[in-house]
Amino acid sequence: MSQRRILVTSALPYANGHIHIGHLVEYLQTDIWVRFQKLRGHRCIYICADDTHGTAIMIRARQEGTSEEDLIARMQKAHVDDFAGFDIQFDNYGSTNSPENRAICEEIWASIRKAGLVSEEKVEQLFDTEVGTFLADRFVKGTCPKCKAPNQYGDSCDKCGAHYSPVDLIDPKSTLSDTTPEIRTADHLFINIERLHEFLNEWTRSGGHLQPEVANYLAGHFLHEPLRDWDVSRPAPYFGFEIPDSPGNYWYVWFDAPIGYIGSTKQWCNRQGEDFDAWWRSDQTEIHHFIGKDITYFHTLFWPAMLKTAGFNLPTKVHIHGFLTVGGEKMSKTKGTFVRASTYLEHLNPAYLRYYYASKLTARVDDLDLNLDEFVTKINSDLVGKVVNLASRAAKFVEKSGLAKVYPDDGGLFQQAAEDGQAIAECYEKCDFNQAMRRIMAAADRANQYVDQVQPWVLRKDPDKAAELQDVCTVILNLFRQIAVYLAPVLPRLAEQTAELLGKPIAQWDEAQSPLVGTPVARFKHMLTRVEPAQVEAMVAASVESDLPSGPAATYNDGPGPLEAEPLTETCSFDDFLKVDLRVARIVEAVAVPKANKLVQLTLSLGGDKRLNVFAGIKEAYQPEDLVGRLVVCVANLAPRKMKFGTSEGMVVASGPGGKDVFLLSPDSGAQPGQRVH
RNA sequence: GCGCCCGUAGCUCAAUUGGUCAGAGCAACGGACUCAUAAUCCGUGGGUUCCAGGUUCAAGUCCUGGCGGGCGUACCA
Repeated sequence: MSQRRILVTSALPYANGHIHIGHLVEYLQTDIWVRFQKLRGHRCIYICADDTHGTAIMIRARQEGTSEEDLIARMQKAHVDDFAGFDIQFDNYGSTNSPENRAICEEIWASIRKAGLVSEEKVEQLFDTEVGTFLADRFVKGTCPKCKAPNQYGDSCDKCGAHYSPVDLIDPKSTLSDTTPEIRTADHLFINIERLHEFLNEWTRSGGHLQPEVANYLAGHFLHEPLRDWDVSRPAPYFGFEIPDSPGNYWYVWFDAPIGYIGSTKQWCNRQGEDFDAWWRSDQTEIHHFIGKDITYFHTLFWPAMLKTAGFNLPTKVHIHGFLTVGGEKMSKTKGTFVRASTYLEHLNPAYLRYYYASKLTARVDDLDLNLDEFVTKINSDLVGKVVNLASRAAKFVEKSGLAKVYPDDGGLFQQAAEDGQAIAECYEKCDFNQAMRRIMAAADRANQYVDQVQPWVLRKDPDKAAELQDVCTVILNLFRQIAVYLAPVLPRLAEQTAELLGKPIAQWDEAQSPLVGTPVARFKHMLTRVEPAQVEAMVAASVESDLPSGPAATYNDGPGPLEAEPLTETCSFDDFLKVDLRVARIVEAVAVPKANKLVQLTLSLGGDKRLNVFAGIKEAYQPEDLVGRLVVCVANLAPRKMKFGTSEGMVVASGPGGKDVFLLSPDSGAQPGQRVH
């Protein structure tokens, strides 16, 4: 078997959100495939990065009162930690906001320019003057020009289904500021991808680059008519890379995101002293992308077109998977099935999910269902009951004697499993992990049948049969080890535990071809605990995000007193409300003002270096030392007021009549200083 | 309403892509065993492949129409 050179990527997670169990379908699928290739002895690297650019990042950074750079650095750390927790092992995890990526973007852009594929056209877009930004379609709401339904998004109406431009909306409002945006015209740059139509026809249908259903989809939906020009620029302000030959314009996030695969590779090459061209400009290197079906056309039309034009390697294969459903339904925050990676890890072992997904993944684009009851039974019955149990059934009988010197007759079981390694490898190779797991479990079934036949627990009772006992346990542990080898891409920790038990590392797929003999056996330790349904329930409960109060309202008997004491005031407009800039703040210092009856002097932090000096009338209700460190909500844009003891630069929000009855408002955990309260 | 996807045993999925394939795992039920994390082994039941037409020597597999579900708005794989 000649050594292949393989570069593998997963889609770059967007820096706007945390990793959840839906993302993990892809990263686990990819990680398993990469580990398999490495185990087979191929030269394989796994490249990924955070996708960091775009309007959404810019807006969120503003909302949090932080810089884009801080925001994406924080999210990258969170992403990296989540992936590590699931044993997802990247060779490099970069960022699209890196100098390497900028350089490659410029290089590819120059090639596209040189090929004469870029044109400039005027585009009318809505502009929010309050926030000072152009508005993507989903940031505009208004009345449908066709059916007059109110509150519709900028691209289409969900009442009548009409499609339109956001500039056609009646009474459009920016969802960011609720102000009326104005129409502004800007020059955008377009790539004339139609010029590569013939190439794409050929590429999508040949060479097994795409799954057949994907090739058909593209042919039927895009390639049957002329391809529309692709708008790849956005006018300032935009968080991204400015286009060198078009000042004031930035590359659209979907231009530089896939280039991030190359940029991240470049980073790895620089660090490792590797030859970059050997990875991205060599017909000896395979490029494999793993993506979800939602971003199919970016990776199967635009991306190959860019690579082709710039002279980089084309993808050898784009592996496309479906979405995750939980219990047959889309993930839901209110039902607690929208589970973050970090939440999962607080309750369950990552090996469970790695195996469960492996047992469900096929080479097709079908959605994958996580059935939580099945999750429990599958882990317990396959992994604990069948696989790990094998070691548990035999190891302690040979703790003292070790494995037999010569591999005994096992009726051909080892040989059968060794031969099956070829078929299992083929299943891994074509991403039919489901089939691979079935075959491996069949081997585990055969091994368990063998244990029942030879009955080591009977042999143990007869001292004359010690050699026979050692023989059958040698067989059982070797059959177990074969399974651990085959499962190593899915369960790397099990492979390590097996290595520890039998004193021989599992570094090669071929370790399953010859039995281990004459080696000592370590004291057996449990390798995997059973899943309790209660653990799963706890994870789901911890994931529930209810925006509605739970339980029937009738069970609460709150009296009318407070409302009567202070009746509701007249209605205020949303604009009026927006004038008040409420922020999450952390009390970093609190000192009782000696000469005042009620006042405590607080130093509030809004994150970074931003501090506010605030006098609050809460002396009778709180001890200053109890206040330090806690989060509160403050009015951050209140006009400063000179008081006897100094200037107060804001106000801490609290309820209650005063005196000893003052109750500071606290944000829920997770809130960060500087975040605006909306 | 429109568009796309899907509909095989209680559950999750197979069926070499029109040719003995109606199958597996889990669950259920009966029995065996007790080494093992109440794990394991043997056996049994269970489907008019959503419905109705059509094409064909032959249809879960292709076509048409119905019925049912999902997605299309998001945190987006």
